[in-house]
Amino acid sequence: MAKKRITSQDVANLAEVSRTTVSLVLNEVEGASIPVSTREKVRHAAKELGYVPNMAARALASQRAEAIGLVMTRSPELISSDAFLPQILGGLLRVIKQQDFRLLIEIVEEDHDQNVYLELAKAKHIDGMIILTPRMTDNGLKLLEDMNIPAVLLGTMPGYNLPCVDIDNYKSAYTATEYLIGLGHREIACVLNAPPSYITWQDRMNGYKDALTAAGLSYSESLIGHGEFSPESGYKAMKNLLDAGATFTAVFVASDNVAVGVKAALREAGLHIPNDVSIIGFDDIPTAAFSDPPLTTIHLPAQEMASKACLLLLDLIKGKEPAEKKILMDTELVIRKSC
Amino acid sequence: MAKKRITSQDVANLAEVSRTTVSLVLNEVEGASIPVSTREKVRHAAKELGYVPNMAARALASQRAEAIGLVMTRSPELISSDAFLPQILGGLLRVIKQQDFRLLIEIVEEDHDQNVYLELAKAKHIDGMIILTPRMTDNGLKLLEDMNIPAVLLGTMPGYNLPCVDIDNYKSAYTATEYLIGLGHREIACVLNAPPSYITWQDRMNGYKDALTAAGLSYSESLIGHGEFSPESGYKAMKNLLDAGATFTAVFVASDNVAVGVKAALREAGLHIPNDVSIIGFDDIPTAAFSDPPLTTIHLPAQEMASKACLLLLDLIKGKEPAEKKILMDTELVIRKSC
DNA sequence: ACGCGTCAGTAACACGCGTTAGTAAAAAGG
DNA sequence: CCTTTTTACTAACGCGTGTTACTGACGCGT
Repeated sequence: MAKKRITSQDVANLAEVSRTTVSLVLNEVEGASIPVSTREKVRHAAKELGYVPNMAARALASQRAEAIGLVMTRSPELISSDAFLPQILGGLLRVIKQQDFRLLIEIVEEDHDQNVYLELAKAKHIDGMIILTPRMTDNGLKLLEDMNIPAVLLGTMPGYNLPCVDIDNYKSAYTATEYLIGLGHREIACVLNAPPSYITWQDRMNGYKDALTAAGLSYSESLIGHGEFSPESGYKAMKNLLDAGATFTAVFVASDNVAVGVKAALREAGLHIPNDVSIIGFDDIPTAAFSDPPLTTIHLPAQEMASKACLLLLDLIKGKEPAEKKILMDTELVIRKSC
Repeated sequence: MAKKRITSQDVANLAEVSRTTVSLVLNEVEGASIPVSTREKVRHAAKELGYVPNMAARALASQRAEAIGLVMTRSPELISSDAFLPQILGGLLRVIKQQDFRLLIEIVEEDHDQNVYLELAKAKHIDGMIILTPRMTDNGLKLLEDMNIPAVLLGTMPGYNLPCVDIDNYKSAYTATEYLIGLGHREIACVLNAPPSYITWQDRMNGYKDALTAAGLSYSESLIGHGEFSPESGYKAMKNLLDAGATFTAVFVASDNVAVGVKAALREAGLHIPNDVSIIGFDDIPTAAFSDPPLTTIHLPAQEMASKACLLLLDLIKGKEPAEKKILMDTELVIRKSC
């Protein structure tokens, strides 16, 4: 069987028109006066031949790829155990599919070159990008801002003017800690969600700290555990705290996924939740409500955030200035049974 | 600021060579005799200008996109709550990054046109694709096989000759059920992982059924619950079973993610795990080991499967016939505390 | 001196599409 | 009847790269 690639020229030949006409019809170009009869002829020919435009050629000619990139600032290993990610993906895909775009996954690890972000844009594989949970060290983002390249942060980067969709991490962490204090807890530990280079780290940390201070409680390094996205890291962090003899009656974990491991470590130490130790999470991942006990946590509208970021990016790509370039979404304290 | 796109012509000019030479040097083409001095000149010029090749143009000229697609046979909504997915993603990304490829996420929902798969290939956005958990209804895959388009199934499609990476779903489900029987259980319920159109559905179902029969136990429709990927669906399925008055002392859940919901429903009904009801899962998602009680389950090497599928696909794309076109990986019964 | 092979490099085409400028015919306007 | 506008369509260029076929120049052996 002759493996023939069908081009728009083939469609043009079959429909007995020029290639230009084919392009005009199939792309439904405004302001092109082409009678219905011709349109039908072209469409019919295209269908008959099973014509599918070559996206590479189209991208080259039109200077847009009809694709966006999701830039993840993590190693593949850490991605594997991130239960938060699917929500972001789902939110993006919903919009992307509807707008007939494509989604590319890009990875930028900690030790990256300053120019990776810019190179991503120059390669023209994508028209714009969404950057998930940026780090302090991602100063290559400055270039994106300077060059006016369509990019939206899912998170914040202090001192940058890039469009972004985020929540108030500080306030949410504050609220969570305050809630524990309100329940009468005086010794409250904290397990962080990510390494310190991630922006969310310090915001959530400070929220925790300031809530303590505001209530007249003292902050102590010895009550801080350091998680890194995965349940496993939470397990280790809590185990370290317990082994070091830390005493507390409640713990704020800045990520539900990490909290899964924290809970396991507590149980393993014979501590009952919430009788011995109360625990509050962050993110409200899909399994949080079904865990034992159901996890009290800060609900974060992950899917909507992703969708909004995507819509914002698409506006940027299409050149229309969006209504708001910085979207701050509300979080909600969801009280379940873990406190 | 003049927004100038840097092309290989600019590099050629600066290095005082032809564009062809630039291409030969930068792509490190074998068999091109170019002295080191010239190579240096070109590389230096490229770096100085910050040249990044335009992938669209490259794809058009070379006929390959250096990208593969991950085709997901689910709606964005279901993707949002799939805790299994990140492992696949991580496994793929590891290989893809290392080989300097790109990953595209594609969605093909249930009611798709017969030609979507073929069109995905024709659009030339990707060089090949990995199809995650195919359905019986995906007969468009036949076209891929006929057209000899690089594609690898992550799962199996009976009657197809497409390359694939899978586990023995039947045997694994059989083993899981057998294990429960071995513990003395005589009334064993089952909650499925996906709608019946998915291939894994029947394999796991049959494994469960046959293990019962082999032990002289009777199979009953009234002990079957129907989950659909999410914890929520598991919760509902189990609730339905309980509401219908089903009696059992153990349950085989064909997906850990679904099992999360199943466990919640059991707890809510006042049933203790494992004292009142034993539960065994499938997949061994990252949180399984940390749940309460730690979930006994069938471990499935998700990351490795994804990596292997990816390597297999890359071989196919590069034209080398791979050693084995059908890879069957081993699963393992991981005994924890839920039985 | 002559033929021959290797070396270093280039001109020119192809990839498949979007798009602008332009044209011939038909319709409208006077 | 002549001019202007509109309609329907096309020729031709450009997007930025990969790749093939080709050309001098140079060294080598005879």
